[in-house]
Amino acid sequence: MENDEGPARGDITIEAVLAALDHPLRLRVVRALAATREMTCQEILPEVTKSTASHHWKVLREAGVVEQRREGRYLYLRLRRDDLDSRFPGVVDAVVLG
Amino acid sequence: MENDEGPARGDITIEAVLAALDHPLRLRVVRALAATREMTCQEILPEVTKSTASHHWKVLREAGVVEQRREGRYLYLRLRRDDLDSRFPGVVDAVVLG
DNA sequence: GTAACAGTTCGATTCAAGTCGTACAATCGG
DNA sequence: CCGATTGTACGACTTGAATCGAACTGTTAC
Repeated sequence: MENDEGPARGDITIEAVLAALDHPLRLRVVRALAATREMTCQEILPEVTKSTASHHWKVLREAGVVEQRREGRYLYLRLRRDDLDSRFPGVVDAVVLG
Repeated sequence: MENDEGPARGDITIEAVLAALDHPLRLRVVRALAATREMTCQEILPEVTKSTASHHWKVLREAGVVEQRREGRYLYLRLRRDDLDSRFPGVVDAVVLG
């Protein structure tokens, strides 16, 4: 199936990344993922409903900020740090170090 | 009077910067200011009304992205590149080159 | 002084984004 | 197979940001 893994490295735009990061919950997701290698969805945003969380995964995925790996019924999220650092050096660090 | 020049370097937050940059017009302002030293307000956004433009200056100013210098009745805007580069290295470059 | 100009502020409107609930698809466990 | 669980898709509601017009302040020019 569609490894719907978002844009290729070269197609990541700064506009989409900025829009994706301009939200407190998504910012928390990125910071959490920067600290851990991988995380399942519900580990990160326990306070919102599934549909809301899913919406935020989608925004982050389509912006090229995260990628996902499916294992059974669980979904593991990972920060696309190499791609982001290669395309927009310093941006992830700025967000993580805050 | 009120040199209402926005936050001091150390008080600039990445959240406010991201929010300020997450808008097509403000992004254009930053890119234009990065290319030129200074610009008057209307040089940058001729297509919107004064009140709309003023709103965007305010967002950029309060986020610490730009500073302004008054000369008579004209307002000159300048990108706070040193402050931003010092606090969040790479972010301005990502936006400008992006 | 007065008229013109630059920018801010306020209120009202419009519109996109976030949120949730429900229904659905897919997977695992019995 | 059947029920429980994980995540998605869709529609509806709500909230906040963007936009504009009008009124106001301050400055320049005559």
